[in-house]
Amino acid sequence: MTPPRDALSYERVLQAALTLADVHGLGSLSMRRLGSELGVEAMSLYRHVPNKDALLDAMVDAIVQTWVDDAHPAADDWRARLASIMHRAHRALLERPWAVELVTVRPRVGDARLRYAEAVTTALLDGGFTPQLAHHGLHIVDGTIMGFTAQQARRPSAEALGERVQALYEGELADEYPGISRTIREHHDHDEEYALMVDLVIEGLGRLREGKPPHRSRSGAAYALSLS
Amino acid sequence: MTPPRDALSYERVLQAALTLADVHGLGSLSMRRLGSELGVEAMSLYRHVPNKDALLDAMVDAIVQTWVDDAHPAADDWRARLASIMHRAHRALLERPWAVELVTVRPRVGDARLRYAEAVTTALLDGGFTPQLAHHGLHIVDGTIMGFTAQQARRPSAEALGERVQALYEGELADEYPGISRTIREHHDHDEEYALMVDLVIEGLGRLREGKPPHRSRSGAAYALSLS
DNA sequence: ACCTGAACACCGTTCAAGT
DNA sequence: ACCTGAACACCGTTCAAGT
Repeated sequence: MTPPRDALSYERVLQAALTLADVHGLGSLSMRRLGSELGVEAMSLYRHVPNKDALLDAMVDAIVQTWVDDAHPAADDWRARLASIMHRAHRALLERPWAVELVTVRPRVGDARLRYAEAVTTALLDGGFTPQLAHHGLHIVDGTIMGFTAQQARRPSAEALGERVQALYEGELADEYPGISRTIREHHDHDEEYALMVDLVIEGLGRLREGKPPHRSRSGAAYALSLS
Repeated sequence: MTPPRDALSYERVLQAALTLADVHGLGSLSMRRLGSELGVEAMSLYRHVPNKDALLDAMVDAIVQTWVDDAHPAADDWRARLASIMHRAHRALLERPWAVELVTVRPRVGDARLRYAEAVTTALLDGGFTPQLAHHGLHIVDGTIMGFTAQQARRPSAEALGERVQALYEGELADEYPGISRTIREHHDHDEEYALMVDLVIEGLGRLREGKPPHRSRSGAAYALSLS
């Protein structure tokens, strides 16, 4: 069980942290546990990592790395490039559901994350977006990836959702929540639904690019004024 | 400093937890600290709350409550209703940045969250969406709110972002990250940008409703196949 | 010079002992 | 019957004492 203790290194610490999170969840990633997983006392880790926070940041960057690496034909049009990145990110995050929390919440931006932002931004600029719109576009793409994936990753075993949701599935509470009751049993394909969202966003970006801003309903302006 | 210890109740514990998080951040919300804030030993809290997890869930629901309460004219068309909910949620979350983490990550669905989901779903059903599309629509709206707001709430003080981003702002690293360097200084209005995203999503939903699915570029299908 | 045990200041939660 | 101090099994991190 206890692996050889030779050649402890930054890389080995990071890898051990990733697999520990993969196997036992982010909750059981403690410096002490991580140390014992490597056959070492906890404090030895501080030789290779400044502290736990830095380790978590490194884990985030290791995951984001896969969103952008290799095989990005810059010749493709911006739609295909964005779709590729968005689907890669989605897949990578769903494979490591514990990572969603980290990526969503941690503010520190590592190299891989910069490269990801750069890939999205240049795809938009190459596609003829103004710098202004490319900037918005990056945030729109980023928010979409995180928000949608977080939602799908969050959706856990049925029992963790609580009895209320359970009851809804059984068809109870139809009086209190008629809308949800009608829709909750709809077919559920995560990949299909995400693809829908990706295409919706890309089409929206395309319209913005052509100078057709989305119809400003009484949404933004009206509510910004009436609530602030 | 120590408030009167009379009449400790579930409501008082919950309120104290919310203000503690507001004032000192989610990180300093511990049962012990919360107890001392109420002039009580930590274990006394367990009279009113089963455990810390349940308390966090209750905090989430207390926040989501404001997204949907009062003043939702069901007479309005679905676009206005969705825009209203999305902007309320955005505002509520930006006022309590620490809440984003909780709402994004916690899977347990409380009553307020059910009412929010119900409001979104019925707005879509009333607007003529099929149950199938209404279901997708709820997820699209939910993902948009969380993803976009998380991104804006995450963006912290400049120094927390690390020197790399700092350098980018200064115009350095233009060779390595030309795209970001060109766009990073763009004007930044969180409300305006969110309103753009909200309108983009609502317009996209409108097109879905009219049976015009977004143009399936080689995005979803192609990458789903080539990567799995 | 390098490493690490013990220690510090915390956690959430249990439970037996007290009133 | 109710309440709570001490205790348990953990944390991340420091640092002085050891080799």
